This record gives sequence, C-alpha cells and structure tokens, in this order.
Amino acid sequence: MGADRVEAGVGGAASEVARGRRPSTTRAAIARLALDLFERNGFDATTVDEIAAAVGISRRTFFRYYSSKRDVVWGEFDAELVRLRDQLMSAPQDEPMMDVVRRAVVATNRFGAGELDELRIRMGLISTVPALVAHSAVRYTEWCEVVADFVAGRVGGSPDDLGPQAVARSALGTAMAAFACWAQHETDDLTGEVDGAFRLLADGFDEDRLRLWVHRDPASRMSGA
Amino acid sequence: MGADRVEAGVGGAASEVARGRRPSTTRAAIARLALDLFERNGFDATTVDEIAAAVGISRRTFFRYYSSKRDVVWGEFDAELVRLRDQLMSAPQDEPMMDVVRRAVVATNRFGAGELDELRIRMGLISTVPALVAHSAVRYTEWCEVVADFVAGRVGGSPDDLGPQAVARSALGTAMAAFACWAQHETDDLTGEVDGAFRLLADGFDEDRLRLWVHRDPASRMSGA
DNA sequence: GACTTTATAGCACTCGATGCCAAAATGGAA
DNA sequence: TTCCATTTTGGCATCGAGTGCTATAAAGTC
Repeated sequence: MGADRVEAGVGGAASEVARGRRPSTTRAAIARLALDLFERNGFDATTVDEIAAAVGISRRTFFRYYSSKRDVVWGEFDAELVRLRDQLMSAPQDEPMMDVVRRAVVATNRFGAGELDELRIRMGLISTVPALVAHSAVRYTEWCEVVADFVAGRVGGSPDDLGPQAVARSALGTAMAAFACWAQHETDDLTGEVDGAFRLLADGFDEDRLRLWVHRDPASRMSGA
Repeated sequence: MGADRVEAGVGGAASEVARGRRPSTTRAAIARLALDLFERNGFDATTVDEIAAAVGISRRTFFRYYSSKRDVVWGEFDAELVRLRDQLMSAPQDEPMMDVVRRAVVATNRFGAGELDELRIRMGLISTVPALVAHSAVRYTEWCEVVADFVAGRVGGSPDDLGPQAVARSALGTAMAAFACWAQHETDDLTGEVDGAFRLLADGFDEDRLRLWVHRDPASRMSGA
C-alpha cells in the first residue's frame, strides 16, 4: 500500500521527482475490485458508480484510469502488442513466415501458473459478454495490424493489401479459437492449443488432418508438421 | 411509395389481411436516409434524433425498426446467414471441405451492380468506425457458428472444438480482409477478392504465392489453384 | 359508431462517457 | 512559513444511446 509513488499512466520513465498530488489508487487495484464485481454480479449489471464506490474514488476519476468500463477487462493489452511485434521482427529472415507467426503467438501467450486463473476469468468474460465480445474487435484490430506489418515486410506491398490482411485476420481467428477453447474446456495446455491450431493454419486446414484432431490429446497434435 | 402494405419485421408470410394502423416507413427507407447521413457527417456525429427527423418519425419509433443505431449499417444480415447455411449444407459430400467453404462464401456475396455502391458504404463503415468494428464481432460470431457447424459435420466432433472453431474464425478473418480491401480500394471485383483470398487460405498462406499477389490484377490471382 | 388491432409519439429514466472548473494535495522556492 | 507551480481529484452539467410505459392516432371489422 505504501509504495513509493505509483505510475498511473502507461510506461514512461519516472525520472523526475514526483510533484503534485499523489494518485489515490492504481489501475491494477481498480481492475482487481472491478473483476470481482463482474464475476459476482455480471458485467452489465455492474455500474461504473459501483466500481468507483468499491475503490473509493469518484466516478469521474475512474474514467481517468480507464477510458471505458470495458477496458478494465482488457488490462495491459498494449504491452503484449509490443512483445508480439518484437517477437515477429526479431525472427531470422530465412525462417518460414507462418512458422515465425506461430512461434511469436505462442511466445507472447505463455503465462505463469499464478496468472492463469485471472486470465481465464478475463478471457471468459471477453468471449462471453456481448459488450466485451464487441469491444474485443477493436483491440484485436491493433493486434492484426502488427501481424499485417510483419507479413507485408516479408512479401512486399502495403499492410493494407489483401495478402497481409488475410494472413493477419486468419491468424487472429486461429488464436481466438485456441483461447476460447482453452477458456471453456478443461485443458490446461494453452500453449499446445495455440501451437497446434497454428500448425493447421499454416498447412491449410487439411480435412484429413483435422479429422485426426478429433478426440486426440494435445501431445499427439504437436507431432504434425 | 404506394405499395400495398409493407412488412416491417423480418420475413414472415403476409397471409392475413393487414389490420391496424399502417407502418409509416420501412427498414429500407430508414437505412437509405441514415447511410446518407453517415456518409456525409460521419457515423458518430449523426444522432438518432437526426435520423428520425430525416425519416419523419420519432426517435422512439426508430428504435422499433432497428434495435440500435449500429444495426442500420448491418441491414438484413440474418437472411444472409440462412443463405450461407444452405450453400454449405447443399454441397456434395465428396467436394473438398475448403472448396465448399470458398464457394459458399463467394456465392453468398454476389451482388448486383445496383447494390454495390450502397454495399461499399456499408462495408467501409463497418471496417472503419470503431463502434461498428466492435459491433461486427457480435454479428460475425453468428456467421462463425454456421461455418463451424459445417466443419464439425465434416470432420466430426463438436462445433465448439478447436478444429471447427479455428477453421470458422480463420475463414471469417479471410472474408473480412477481402471485404475491407475491396471497400477501400478501387477494385470492382469483390468476387475475385473473396475467391482469391480463400484459395490462399485453403493452401496455407504460402509465402511465395503471397508474393505473387503483390501488384497483380485480380484476374491473374484466380488462376492459382 | 363501437371494438380490436397495430403503429406511433412523447415522456421519464438509466447509464456510459466527456468537458469544464474549482478544490485538495504535494513539492519546491522565496 | 508563505506563496507558487504541478498534479490529481471530485462535482457538476451535458450529451447521446437505449428502454419502459402510456396515451393517442389510424386502420379494419362488426
């Protein structure tokens, strides 16, 4: 609680000595309490006033920490985009394009055991509550842009061209499928789901290979090239 | 203007003689005027009051024709879902799965020359305005379910399994990419865009073949298997 | 003309979100 | 200490989307 001085905004070096009134809370603290309310009473039934009251801040102040109620569920998504871009850009030039994408997506979606529970709550909400499903499209668009930039860098042309866009949005679809399945099923192997799905995508969703997937354990899926 | 009696709701046989007060407008008429305002002043800057005023109805009545401002842009999307399902289900069993998907998507997205202008406005808005991008996720989820049902029918298992979900969401991504590119570029060949993109998806986004796409006319794209 | 049915207009209300401004809290300088 | 610059906060007013409720208008039927 008595941390030296908390940064409310996104990254940014705390080089200068802090002046002015201290922030009365943090994004993380708000998210914790809000997710709690969402889980208990539902996302739609929880008003911003209730969240603000729970945190002990005013309604107006809430909107200074999160620009919308939906953003709370998304947490620090921007940071993950940076990681994804780094992963894609740092791949060797001779590595096949779709391999790079698969590895990058898998790498940016490794989570510690401690994070998995909260992640499952977040992903459950995101893929269930209509308002959040809707909002996800906006956030995922940014994700797509990162992938499209990478693909355009590989095959030439603009990231807005059909090729890069098709690859990026299909990759997104594949990742979403893996996440949604992981969030609602009993599987603990998120990495395996993502990796396997992207191997299928890379090879073009062969009907026979898909058939092999049904009722197979994740381990056997990874064997397919 | 003096049509016999217009149906405001979705399909539904007008078997009975119409009783009660006549609807003062139609969904299509509202959409026409609303899209006009969206194009001129922007989607967000256009209020429901303005649309209602333009149509000559009250704000409250607007919401009886469309359940939200966003829905106006989507028009009659439900009907297209039915067509898609029909296309998928009526395909011969021995036709390769991804061929069926491609043909079905192409078939459900053929439009007459008269419709193309309005469609371009719609798709431009849908893939540009954040509020509509968001809403699209909800509508597209229904689209995905149709495809996932078909894939599950082919390869076995549940539509909620990773395989069907990955195929469905990737197909959606591919279709979205084709539409977005067509909406913002000069190309008139929507069918070619969709068909070409799905051929790429079916084969797994081969890097070399993607490279051939850059700065190529649509006709040459279709030659690739 | 009375009755039923359907569509409409208008009002009140909730809730998310934004702009504006005054007040509180903090550190530094006079 | 006092004044000042800086930053956060809270309250207020406001807008706009969306919903529930009710009275009324328009149409057909008996």
